[in-house]
Amino acid sequence: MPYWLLKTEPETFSWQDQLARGTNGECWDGVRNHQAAKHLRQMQLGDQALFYHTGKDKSIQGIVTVIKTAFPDPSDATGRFVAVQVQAVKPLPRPVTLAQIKAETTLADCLLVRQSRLSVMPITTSQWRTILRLAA
DNA sequence: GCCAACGTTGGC
DNA sequence: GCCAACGTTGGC
Repeated sequence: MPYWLLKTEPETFSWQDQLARGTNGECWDGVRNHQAAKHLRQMQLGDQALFYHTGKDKSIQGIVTVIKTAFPDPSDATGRFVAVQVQAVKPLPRPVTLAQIKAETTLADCLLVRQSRLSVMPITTSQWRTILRLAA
């Protein structure tokens, strides 16, 4: 089962907002980058993703799961980009900061570090485990 | 507030 | 098809 990481500006849509959506989940739209869109298309039902706050927080807050696979992004008039639907699974016991991730040598290859502008990215199983360990 | 990285646009 | 100019993202 593949793992992912989704970025969001907490001022726009935060982990608290995602939690408040409950089992309705949230439509993850507005992605306008082809590489990120490619990842959205690869997501399967039940895949899990880390929920990352950019900006002041710069930390992973929780875990979400894909409840609807890629469909045309309702906010995209051109019809070229896609969205998915995600639902909160649980908060991390402790948020994992970008500084922690950068300090972890085994996470040096993580796309969060390597390609800071990418907003939707895959996470390897070992990276996933490492991050959850940091959150414990 | 600055800047590096990167995507997009438009002239040639 | 190349590349300079410009806009955006996101960390510092």
